[in-house]
Formats: sequence, C-alpha cells, structure tokens
Amino acid sequence: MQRIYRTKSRERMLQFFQNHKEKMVSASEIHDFLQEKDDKVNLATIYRNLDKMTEDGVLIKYKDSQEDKAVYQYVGEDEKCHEHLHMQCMKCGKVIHLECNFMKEISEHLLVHHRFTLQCTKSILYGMCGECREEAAG
Amino acid sequence: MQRIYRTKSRERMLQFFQNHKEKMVSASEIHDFLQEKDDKVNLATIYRNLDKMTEDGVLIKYKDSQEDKAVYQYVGEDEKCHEHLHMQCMKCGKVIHLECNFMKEISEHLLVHHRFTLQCTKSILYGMCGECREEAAG
DNA sequence: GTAGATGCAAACTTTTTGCAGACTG
DNA sequence: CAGTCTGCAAAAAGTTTGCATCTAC
Repeated sequence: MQRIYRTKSRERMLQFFQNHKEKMVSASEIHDFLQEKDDKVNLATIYRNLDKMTEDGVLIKYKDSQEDKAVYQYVGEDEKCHEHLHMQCMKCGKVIHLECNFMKEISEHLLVHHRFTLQCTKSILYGMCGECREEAAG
Repeated sequence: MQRIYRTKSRERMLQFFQNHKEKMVSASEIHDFLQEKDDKVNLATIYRNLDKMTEDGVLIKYKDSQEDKAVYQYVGEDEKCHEHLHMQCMKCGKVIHLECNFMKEISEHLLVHHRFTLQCTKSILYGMCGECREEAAG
C-alpha cells in the first residue's frame, strides 16, 4: 500500500490550491508561484504531486481546449464536485459550478434520450461569464 | 485575402474526414492513414492543413482530456454542428450529437440562471455510450 | 531503517517554424 | 508569374523518467 508523506512541497502546493479555488492552474503557473528564493519546488516534483493529488481525487485535471497544457482544479474533499459540471469562462478563466437541480435533468436527459452516461469530472463547458460578456458588449 | 489552393494533400485529408464523420481523429492518425507508398503526406503539412480547415469551420478542434494530443472532428458545411454539444464515449470514441430540443433548454438555463454564454464548438461532454455500457455491465 | 519524495538532467511527445523548392491558378 | 503549399530538419513547449540523494515516519 502506497503511503503518502507530509512534505514541504506538497504542503505548499495544497496551500496554493486552497487559496485559488476559483481558478484552474497549470503546472508551470504553480511552479512560477512557488519561487521563493531558498524554497523552490522543482517542476518534475510538481508534476508528480499533481498526478498523485489527481488520483486521490483532491484535484480534477483538464486539458484546456485552447492551450496545450493541462490545468488542475482544486475540489478537496468535496465530493459534490464530482457530481456536477463545471463551466469555464474563456476570457477570465473563472470556474462556475453547475450546482443546481438542472444538473440532474441534464444527466437524465442524456441517459434516457441518448443512452449516454455523463462523467462530470472529465467534461467542461466553455463559454463566457456574465461579467466578461457585459465588458465585451461595452 | 488568403486564397486556398486545391492540392493533393488537402483533397486526401478531406476525403479521409468525410469517410470518418463519426470519429475524432488526431494528426498522427491521419498521418498513419495517408501512407500509401509514393503518396505520403508530411506531418507538418497535415498540421498546417488541420489549422486552416479549423479556421474555415470545416473541422472542430478539441483537446482530448485523456490524451495529450488534439483531435479533430469533421463538420463540413454543416452549420448545425456549431449550435449543439457533442458527447464522446471515452471507451469507443464515438461521437454523439446532442441535436434535439433539449439543447435549447441547456443554453437558456446556463444563460438565465448562471449568466453563462455557452460556446458549443469548444465544449465536449465525456462519458460512456449505451453499447459500451451494456458491454461493460456484462 | 525503509518506503517514499526530491532535484537534476536527459528523454519523449506533440506541435510549430524556417527555408528552399514545387505547385496552383 | 505571384502567391501558396510542401517536405525536411530543427526547434519549441509540455510532460515524463532514471538515478542518486535526501526526508518522513
């Protein structure tokens, strides 16, 4: 059985994620952020920890449809996040949780009418949030 | 204005896509397929043509959330495909078009209740199709 | 003490780019 | 002929891996 040690790198990464719950971040963004002079965390280490946290269900991993790097979202112990879809604004990057009764309707419709079993943690809806839309409209 | 020439590479790529409308294919898959002895198409050429076809709206480009390569789906002149979501089976890779009245409900709910303007061609729902599900259940 | 974690450098994969030559209209 | 397209090789960019060393428990 694989034990998990409580290390400085992992603590700092977790702390970063908990302070940025509304964002999806990439490995290099975390790397850039964790660059205090005598406390740098190696990029390979970051990738290894991201993988483990994703396996543990603490993070959700997505491939950004625009960019070519993977991004990670913190969901912590919160099991709910595995049962609803997430929307991301393509302009500001903000994540919106589709956490309402309509979520159930979507799942059911897909299953009943299209025989499709939706897997929420793999899917992400892209578009534009209200604020960015107003801003764009001027 | 950028003119588009009718070349052998592009013809062969288009032909491949039209014969595989139900699939999402990657650059290397097309490359492997177009390997007739004296008629190979260079991978760089394939990437350049994929980019152009995507700009023209003939293809839709996605990043597979599982793999690390981009995949492309043929939609041709069919404008409808830009107005509904697509579901992909994570097991067999088949693409299902969410082409029904419920699509409108989804868009409206996201806009009205979450102020989110959905962009269908960027989004994709992952899960499992009916056949694969039955097969998995045994 | 031992399993697990880290840093470093090198390897790997996918995608992009520069350039010279070939093709399309 | 001019503007595009192509192949080739080299370069990016993101991610993974091998190995020696270090750390947590």
